Amino acid sequence: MKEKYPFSEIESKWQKYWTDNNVFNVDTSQYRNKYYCLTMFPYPSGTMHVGHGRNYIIGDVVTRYKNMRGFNVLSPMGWDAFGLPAENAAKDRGIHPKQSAADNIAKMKRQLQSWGVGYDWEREIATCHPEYYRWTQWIFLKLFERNLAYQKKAPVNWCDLCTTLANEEVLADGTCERCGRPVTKKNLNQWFFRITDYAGALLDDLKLLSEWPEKVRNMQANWIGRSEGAIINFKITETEDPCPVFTTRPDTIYGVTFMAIAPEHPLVSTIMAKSLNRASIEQFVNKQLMTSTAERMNDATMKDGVPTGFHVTNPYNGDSVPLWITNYVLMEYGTGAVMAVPAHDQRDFKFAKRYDIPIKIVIQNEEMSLNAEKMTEAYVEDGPIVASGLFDGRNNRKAIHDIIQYAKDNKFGDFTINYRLRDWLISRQRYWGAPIPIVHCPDCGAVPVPEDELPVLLPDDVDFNIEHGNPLASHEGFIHTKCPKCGKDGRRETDTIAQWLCSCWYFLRYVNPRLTDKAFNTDDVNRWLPVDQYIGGIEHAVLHLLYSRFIVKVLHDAGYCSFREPFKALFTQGMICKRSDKDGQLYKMSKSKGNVVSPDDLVTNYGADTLRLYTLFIGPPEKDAEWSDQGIEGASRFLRRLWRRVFDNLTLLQETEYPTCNINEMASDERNLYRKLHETIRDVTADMDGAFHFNSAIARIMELSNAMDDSHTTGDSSDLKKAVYRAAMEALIVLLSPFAPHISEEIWHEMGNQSSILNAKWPEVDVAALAKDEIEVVLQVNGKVRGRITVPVDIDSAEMERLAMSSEQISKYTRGKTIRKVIVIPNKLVNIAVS
RNA sequence: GCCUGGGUGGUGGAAUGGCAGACACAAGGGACUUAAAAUCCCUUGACCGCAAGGUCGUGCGGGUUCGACUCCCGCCCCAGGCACCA
Repeated sequence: MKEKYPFSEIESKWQKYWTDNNVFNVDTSQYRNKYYCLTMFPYPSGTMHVGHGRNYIIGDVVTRYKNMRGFNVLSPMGWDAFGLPAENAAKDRGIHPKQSAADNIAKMKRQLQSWGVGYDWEREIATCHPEYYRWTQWIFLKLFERNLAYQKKAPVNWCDLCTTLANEEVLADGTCERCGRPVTKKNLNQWFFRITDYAGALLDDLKLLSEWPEKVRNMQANWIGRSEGAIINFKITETEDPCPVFTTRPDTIYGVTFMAIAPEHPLVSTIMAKSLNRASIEQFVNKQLMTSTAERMNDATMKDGVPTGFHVTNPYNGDSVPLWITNYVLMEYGTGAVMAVPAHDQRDFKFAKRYDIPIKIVIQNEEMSLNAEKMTEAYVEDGPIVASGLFDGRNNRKAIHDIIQYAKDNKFGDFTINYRLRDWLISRQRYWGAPIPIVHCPDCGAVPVPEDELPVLLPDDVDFNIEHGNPLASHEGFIHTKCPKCGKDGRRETDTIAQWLCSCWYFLRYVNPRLTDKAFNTDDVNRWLPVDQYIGGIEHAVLHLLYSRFIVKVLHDAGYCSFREPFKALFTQGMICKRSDKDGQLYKMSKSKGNVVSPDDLVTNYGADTLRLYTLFIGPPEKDAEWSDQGIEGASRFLRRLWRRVFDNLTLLQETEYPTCNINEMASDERNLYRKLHETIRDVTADMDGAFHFNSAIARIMELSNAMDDSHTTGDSSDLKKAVYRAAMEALIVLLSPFAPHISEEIWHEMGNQSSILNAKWPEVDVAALAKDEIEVVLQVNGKVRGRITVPVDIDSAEMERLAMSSEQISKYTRGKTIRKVIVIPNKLVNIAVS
C-alpha cells in the first residue's frame, strides 16, 4: 500500500476488474429477486459536464447498493442517438450523422467508464441502429393498426431550423425549446398519434404512481388538463347549422349575450359565403390565420373580433345572440366556439366592453347588489342564480348538474369531459430519424410497410447541403417504391419519426437487446418490468415520461405486455448550477452560459471517487445545487484522510481478529465507538432505502470516521478495542463503497478480503449496540433548556421528575416560583412549567 | 390568475413535535516547516458581558402545545409548471 492516495492507479485497476469480471452483467432468465435500475439514457452530444454526471452517479449508487443487498440488478445503458444536432453538424461540417453519433458515443462511453459507473455493456443499444429502429417502426405500425396513428393536414408549430415541433416542444414564450427561434404556424400534412384517446387513462393511472414525485404527477395532470362540463348545442339562427360549445359554466347559460368562434372554425367559410359583411370578415380571418400562435396569444390580450351578421339561438331560452369571429378563441380546444357570458367571464367582459355588447347578470352576489351598468369587471364568484327561468334562486354551483341534465333531457346537450392534451405530432421533416414505415399509393392511400420488410432503412448517401427541408425528400432511390398492397408505383413517406418515440420503449428493449425477430419478449418484460427505479432529470417530467406511459398503455392494450405503467418509482435529480464569471448570477450549467465544469479534469486531478463523493455530498439529490470549486477539496481531503488512516493502521487492521464484538465486555471507550458504528449503519441504510439523501448518508460516514480518530486506537490498544476499530473500518468501507467504489475496493482488499466489495454483505445493525443503559436527558424550565442529567435508561417518570426537581441546575429557576405542571418524556426530557 | 415546491449561520446544508445549525466549505488564530504546499489543533449564528452567564434567533404576523424550523390560520418573497383552455 502506498503512503499517498494513488487514485488514478487504483481507479483504472478496479474499473478493469469490474469489466473483466462482468460484475454488472446480468442473466435476465434469472429474474428472482430482480431489480431494474434505469438511468435515462443520454443524447450523445459528445461531452458531459458534472451536471450530467450527477444523474449517472446517483443511478450507480442505487445499482451498487441493491447489488449488495442481494438483488439481481439490471443496470443497462444506451444512446438516444437520433436527433437534430447530428444533422446540423452534417450540414455545417460535412460529418455524416452516422459517423458523429458513433464518435460521440465512444467519447461519452469513455467518460461514463472513467466515473466508475457500472452497467451491463452487453446490453448497450443506440436508437439510430437499424436493429433498433426497425422496432421503433414496428411500434409505429402497431399504433397504425389500432387506428392510433393518423395523418391530417393541420396548422403545425414550425421552427425554421428544427422544422415541425410538438406542442410540448414549444415554450410558453412561443420559441423553440431546442434552438430558441420563434415558432410560426404552417399548414402541413402530418402524422399524429391519438394520445388524446388515452387522456383519461394517463390521468387516472397517475394515482398508481405513488413512488413518483408529487411534482411530476402534478405537472402531468396539469398538462393533460381535465375539465368537467357540458356540451351545449347552439344553432345558427339563420341557417340552422349546429354550433356546439363546450362550457364548464352552464350555470351562466342564461347570461349568454354573444357567441365567439375561432378564425379556423369550420362555420367560418359558410358564413363568409353568405354574409353581407364578407370583406371585413375575410380580412380579419386572413390576418389571424397568418399570425403565429405565439403572436396571436400575445395580441389577444387586446381582444379583437368581427361581427358576422349571423346569430345563434340559445336552446335554453330561445334567445338569438350575435355571432362573432374572435382572436381569443382557440380552435384546438373544445369545439372552437365559446358561449360568451360577459357578466361572469373576464375575457368575454373585456370583449363586450370593447364592442358594446350587452352584459346580462345571471348570478348575483350576497347583497344582490350587482348592476350591469356599473360593473368594471366580470363577477366570477358564486351566488344565487337570477334571470334564468326555472333555475332562479338556486345556488349556481349546486344547480350545474341539473342545468346540464335539463339539456340532456331536452336533447340539446350533455355532460362531457374535455382535455387540454392534444394529439401527439410525430412527423419530422428531417433525415436523422427512423423513417415512418408508410408507402403512399395513388390507389390504396397510406399503406403500412409489412412487418417483415422492416426496417425501412435510412439511405446513407444523402445530400445535406440542400437549402431547406428534408434531405430524404429529394433522395430518388429512397422515394420510389412499389405499393405493398397493389404493387403499383408508390412513394415512400419521407417524414421521419420524432426522436421521442425511440425513447418511449428502450426500457423494454434492454431486457432482450439482441432479439432479431421481436422488439422484446413478452414473458421477459413482464418479469423485469416495470422498472423498479427510474432516474433522470425533471426536464422530462412531461414529454418523455408521458409519451412512454402512453406507448406502454398501447402495448398493454395490444396484448404485448401485462403492465400498464413502465416506471414504478421515479427519482428526478436537481440541476447543477454554477455562478457565471461574467455576471455573478447563478445559472444551470450549460455550454452556452460558459459555466461548465469538466468532470474529465476533476477525474485527472482528484480522481473519480472524489468527483462522485462531492457530487453526492453537494446537497439533497432532488434539489438544484450550486457547484463549488472549493467543495471538491473537502471531498478529496476526506478520502485522502481515510487512505492515510488505513495506511497508518494497516498492520492493526490486517492482523486484528474480531470474531465476536460483545458489547457487554466493552469498556465505555470502545463501546461508544461500537455504538456510533451501529448508529451509522442504521442511519446510512435508512437514507439508502428512503429518499436517497446520500448527502446525509455521507455526513454520517464522516462522523463515524471522526469518531474512529477520536478513539485513538493504536497497535498498543487492547485487543477488544482493536477489534472494534477494525469492525468499524470494515463497515465504514462497505457503507462508503456505493459512493466511492474504487478506494473502497482497494482498502477492502488491503484489509484481507478476496472478492469484490460488491459481494460483501451490507452491514447489519446490532440492536444491542444501540441500547444504552444510561441516557442524558434534557431539563427544561418553561421550554428553555436549563440543564441536563444522566439517568439510567427506562427509569420511571416519577423518578425522573424527582431527579429533575432536585437538580441544582433546575432549582435555581424554580425557587420561589409556583410549579404549574411537569412534563416527563421518558428517556428524553423533563419540562417544568413555572409561573 | 390557478397548481406545485421552497425560504434555517458568511456558504452548501442537517434536524418532521423534544438540546436549532450535524457534516462540510469559507474565514480567523495557532503548531510543524528555512519557506511554501500538504497535514494537524483551536475559534467561528447575532447581541450584551472582563467573566460567570444572559438575551435574541429557522421569511413576516397570529394560533395550537408544557414545548413549534416542524402542526394550524393569514400574509410576503423566490423557483418551477399551467394559462384568453371557455
